Amino acid sequence: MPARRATPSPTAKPRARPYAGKSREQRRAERHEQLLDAAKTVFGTLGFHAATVKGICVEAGLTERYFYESFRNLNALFSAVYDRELDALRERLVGALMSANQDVNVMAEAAMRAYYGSLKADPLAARILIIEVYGTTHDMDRLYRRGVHDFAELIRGVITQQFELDKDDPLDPGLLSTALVGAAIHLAMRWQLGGYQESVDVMVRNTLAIITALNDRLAAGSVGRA
Amino acid sequence: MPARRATPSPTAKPRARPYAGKSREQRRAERHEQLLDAAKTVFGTLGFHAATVKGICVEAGLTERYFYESFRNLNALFSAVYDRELDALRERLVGALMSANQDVNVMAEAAMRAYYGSLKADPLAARILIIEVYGTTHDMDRLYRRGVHDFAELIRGVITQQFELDKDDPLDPGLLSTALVGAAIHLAMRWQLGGYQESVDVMVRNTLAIITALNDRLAAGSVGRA
DNA sequence: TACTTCTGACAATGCGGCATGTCAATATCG
DNA sequence: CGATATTGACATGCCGCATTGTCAGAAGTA
Repeated sequence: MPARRATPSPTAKPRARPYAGKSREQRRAERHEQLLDAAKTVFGTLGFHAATVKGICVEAGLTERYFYESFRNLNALFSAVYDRELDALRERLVGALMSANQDVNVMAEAAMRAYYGSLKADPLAARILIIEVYGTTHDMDRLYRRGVHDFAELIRGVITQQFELDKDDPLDPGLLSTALVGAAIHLAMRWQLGGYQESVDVMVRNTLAIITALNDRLAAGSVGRA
Repeated sequence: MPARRATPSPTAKPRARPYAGKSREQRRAERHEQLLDAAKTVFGTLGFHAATVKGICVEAGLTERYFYESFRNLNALFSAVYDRELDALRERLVGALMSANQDVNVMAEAAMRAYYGSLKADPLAARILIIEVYGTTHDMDRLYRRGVHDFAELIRGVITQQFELDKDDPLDPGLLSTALVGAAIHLAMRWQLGGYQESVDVMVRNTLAIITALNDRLAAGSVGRA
């Protein structure tokens, strides 16, 4: 067996060097971000089904090898983009909740205004969060839990805290919150499919009509029973 | 140019003959049905993404050629199955509405009971109607309109008829009905993903809580304004 | 029985896209 | 300057599936 010139050991990794003034991790992280941004553009315009690895790489100005450096496949990339956009949306919602006072209906209005406002301000993210999620393969279970369930849990906390329901009460805060989230999501879906015709105000008020109606009924039931 | 033996004219179609005691159209229609049934099974169990033309043909006990005799591609087949199941569901809903009295809340309860009852009784159809629709490619627009919008219009009719809203009322019956449909759909989605843990009764009551709460508020607003 | 339609099993082809590999050009370090 | 890491452009292999085609045998007609 002849001595190898350039590879002293088969398991030896090449020593990382800076390039363009940036460390290896820095460059890697930047490419990662580039891919996320490009994916947001492609998923948000063409949609998930029409997206290809190559197309996203072209959009990112990178070659395919760097795709597989950061993600296993398109599904993984979509999940990453989805998570990022969802986190951004949640932060806005929570921020709005923080700046509202303790009244439930006022908090609801602030949250809904942040919700619809964010979606209209960032249609790419909106399409990803509301439309394209459903098109992905069987990770839907996971995405559904992360996307919907979390928000529903948030609402459920408010409901159980505000209105004390009997143990044998047929009303289940978990179901009610899921229903409200579903209502808001479907309204947003219709909104986006229609090209955001209605104003944010109209969307907020109609959504609030349902939320506050339920709140009032729960309050009445709680008081009546107490 | 030599005379052709078996083909007197290039455009002449072979004369249709009965086979197995059935006419051509009969056989064709039966194969069509077989494919629809097989597709329901496959879409309802494996899901749309995992479905293949071959797989459905095997399930139907037919070969691929008969697939293309009836449908252009998988999307077309899915649309057909979806339409069939949606029609069945709508018939049940309308039937329930017919047998209920004129009170809005009573009608709503009858409709919701038919809705959840049908879904639980036919999980294959339920998965197709509620889960898999979203996975299909860009026909979603069309399916969404047909599936959701129609039901929403039904509700909208009731709302506008029962409660006369001002022209400058911020509440839009179209949006409200969409929200209610969205709530019911998302509840069903959660229900099916969780394996139908909750009873039909629980699902109905919680959905009704929201519907009747909104009804009461609309009634109060209408009366207060009149 | 002679002939034709109809049917089922299976082959052949083609396409699109994922995933990996090659290689020359460039940047960085000693 | 020489050696090596890094990058970009492009090639290659491969797989799954849709779609069309072939062909022998069964079923019907005259």
